[in-house]
Parts: sequence; C-alpha cells; structure tokens
Amino acid sequence: MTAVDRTGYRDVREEILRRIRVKIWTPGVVMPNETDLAAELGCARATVNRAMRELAEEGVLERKRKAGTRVAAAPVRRAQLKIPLVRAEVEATRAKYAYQRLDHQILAAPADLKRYMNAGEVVRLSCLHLADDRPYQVEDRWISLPGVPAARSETFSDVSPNEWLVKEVPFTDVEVTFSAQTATDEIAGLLAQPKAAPVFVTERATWAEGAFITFARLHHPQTYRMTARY
Amino acid sequence: MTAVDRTGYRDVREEILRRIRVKIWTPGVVMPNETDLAAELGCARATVNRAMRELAEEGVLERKRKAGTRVAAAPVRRAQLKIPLVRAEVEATRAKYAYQRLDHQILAAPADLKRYMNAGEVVRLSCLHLADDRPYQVEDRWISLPGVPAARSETFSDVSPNEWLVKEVPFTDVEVTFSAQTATDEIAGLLAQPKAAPVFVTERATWAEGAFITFARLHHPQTYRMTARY
DNA sequence: GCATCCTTTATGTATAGACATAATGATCTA
DNA sequence: TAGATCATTATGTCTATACATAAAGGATGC
Repeated sequence: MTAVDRTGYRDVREEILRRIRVKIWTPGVVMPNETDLAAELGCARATVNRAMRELAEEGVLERKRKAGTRVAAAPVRRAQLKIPLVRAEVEATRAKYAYQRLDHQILAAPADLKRYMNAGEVVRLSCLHLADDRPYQVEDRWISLPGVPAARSETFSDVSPNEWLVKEVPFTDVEVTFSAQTATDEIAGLLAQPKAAPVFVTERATWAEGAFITFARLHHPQTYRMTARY
Repeated sequence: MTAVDRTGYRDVREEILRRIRVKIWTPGVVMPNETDLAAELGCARATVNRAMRELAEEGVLERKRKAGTRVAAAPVRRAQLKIPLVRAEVEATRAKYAYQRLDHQILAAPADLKRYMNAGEVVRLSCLHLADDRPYQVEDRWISLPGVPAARSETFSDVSPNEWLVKEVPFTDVEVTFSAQTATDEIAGLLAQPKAAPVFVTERATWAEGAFITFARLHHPQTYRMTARY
C-alpha cells in the first residue's frame, strides 16, 4: 500500500517555510520562480502559486511580477484578528449575557464625527453589556441616519445596536483602532472600576458601499485581552 | 470595441457581497452551490470557489461540505492586523529611530514563563525604543536559550532583540494579546509619562517548529494606536 | 547621457476536467 | 426504534493549459 500522498499546497507551504528557517532562502533573496519550484516539488504551478500567494498575504513573502518572489526583508507579519459580537464574546466564556440601554437620542452629528460623515442627524446611544451581571463593556455609539434610515424608528431598548446593525446592515467595511486610556469618572463608575483606572478602548468606524454607517467606542476594563494567533 | 470584461473572482466576490447587502441572501440562509452560481454568473466553478473561499476566510460566509454555503449568522469578522518591526513602525512616521539596551542578563527561566517553556536558561533583556529621541516603547524580553543557542553570545547592545531575532529565527508562530494597564513607576519613568499613566501593553509569544523561542512584553504610552482595516 | 520603445519574464488569473473528502439524509437492519 | 450502512452531494483540491499584465532590462534613437 503506502500510497504516496500528492504534494498539495499545504506541503509546498510547509516546505517553503522550512527552507526559510533552515536559511536555504534568506530574507531579501529571490527564490526560484513558480514554474521551477513546481517542477522540483513535482506538482502543478497552480499549487505552488496558491502556497506562495497565501504566504505573501501573511507577509512572509514579497512578490512582484517579473521581479519574482523573495523572502520578506522587513517583514510586516499579518495576523487575523477576530471581531465577534459582544454577546458571542461573553457567551463564549459561559457567562450569562445581558444588555442595558443607558441613553438614546437623536441629534445633529457632533463635530468629532465630521471626519467620518459630512452632515446629517445621528442616533446617539450609550449602553452597557454585562457578563453574569457584572459590567463587561460600555458602548458609546453614533449611527448615521442618512446611512441607516431605519435606525430612526428603532428604540434599542432590548436589542443592542451591535446586534441590530449586524442584521440590518450586514458586512460593512470596518476600520478599528485600539488604545489604552484613563477612564473618565462616568466610565469608571459604569464599569465598577476605581477612578482613573486604565481602560482598553476599541474604536470602530464602519461603512457600507462607501456610505458612513456608524462609529462605536467600546470601553473595556483594563484586564480585557484580545488574542490574534498567527 | 467595448470588450466585455470577463467575470473574475473579484467580480464574483463583489456580486456576492452586493446580494447580501440587498438581502437577496440573508444571514443563516443557504446560498446556491458553486456549480449553479458559476453557471448563472458565466464563469468557471474555480472562480466562484476562490471568491467564496476568501469570503469564508474573512468570516462573511460559512461553508461546510455537502451542507453548502451560507451567510454567516453570528458573524465573527476577521481583520488583518499588521505587526511591523518597531524600527519600521517608527520610521514610517518619518521619525528618527534609536535604540537603547537597558538591561541584559542570563538567568534561569522565571516562573511566569513556565507556561511557555519547560525549563532552561533565558536571556533577559530590557530595552527602550525611541522616536526622534523621545521614548516610544519599552520592551521587556526573554529569549529561550535552548530554543535559540546563538542568543548566548549576542550582546544586543547595538541591534534590538526584535531585529536580531527576525534575522536569526525568521517566521515563527506568534500569539499576541493586548491589554490596557497602569504603568509601574519604572515604566512610567522610562516612557516619560506621569505616574500610574495608562499604558497599552502588547504581549507576544513566539515558537518555531513547536519550540518556544521568545516572549516579549511591549509597553506603549497610552496614546499608542493600532489600526486594522478590513 | 538620457528618454523611449520593445522584448522578455514571472506572477496573476481563468478554464475544464478530474478525483478526494466530509457530511447529510435516506435506507436497511437488529 | 435505535443504530449501522451507504449513496449522494457540495465543497476541497490538483492538473494542464491558456492568456493577461506588470515591470525589469536591454535596444534604440537622439
């Protein structure tokens, strides 16, 4: 028996990584082209192509037409960051999820959102997410009414804007930034943290088809951790 | 003329996203299979496959053999997070990069690293990265000597461990976690921040071929931001 | 020396066809 | 009825081939 397994793109991928680790191919140096490597490894060019393409997406290789493929010299590693729904995030820890709407009004877009939207009204929301009845995250949110007209008639008293938006305006473009900040007294109170505690702040702006949808500022207690496994 | 462009995988991708936004396909619902969609859009199955595969990797679709493809019901969006070298990060802002080694010793692996390595010695490093002569990041690092024997004879007085490791042990597996913490007096001093200032802390553990390589704890002033664009 | 054009090359993508594989759902059996 | 078995189905992958396209590098002309 001992059926010899075909060399698949995963094998090619591993072989490439191996050769980099063993320093057969070193950072900055051009490696063989797809056709030659395919011949050497005994597979089709498409197979090598897929392996190389994925490694390039991850920042391991740098590819340029005609110039060839080389091991990234100043590697910018790329890791996938998972952005789950708050509810799912909480429930993944076997905790009971709960939601409270704190504030809800409709007003003109504030000045600091002008960077994202030109004009118009917004729904301004403030809410609290809880895990096992303990504060988990404070969410400050602005929803563009020109972008999401349906938000005007929604009260958000039971469903969090997070979840409502996912159903109403799914799969938008997202820009996320993270920072560490000192909690304001209000935030510290809501999160049941001491005054001036450090908070982990996530800011998320989203668009759909180029139209601005929403901006959210999420405050976590300082112990919040997020993991990206490469 | 008006040569009709072929429908490529990007077109298919866009068309799928469009149909989701227009709610032709809604979260949780099964969409047509690759063969049918290819026929409808006038392209090969492989083309549809690539589009769907990428969308699944990004968390937009959920695919299962035989069960088919559906729009993700509880979407876990995935964004790419770029992890550049500190030097590159600083120089990208047109600032002058500088590096200072603060501490350097060889000792037995501390207890809190037992989670990553079983035993053996480590190189313990503490260093400061500067942008335009202003403190930019404090790096605390432990390098496993069993994993990286060459680290024993390196002084790290000129080259940061960050850069040295990239050349010495390229393309390892990485696990990253982020958190917001209160600066210790020492860290605050090094970063020229007030006492108990919030700091953005990145912790990175890396392996190569299953062997533990290094653990790093990076402290940024609270204003540090990192962006992930979807 | 310098700009322009052209050739060559490596990657980028599309295609049809084939087979592999996971998982469903129906069918059979104790 | 519960459990084992099996055909079916949709995705997963590989192949060979073809053509598109970016870009390096040489050739050409001034």
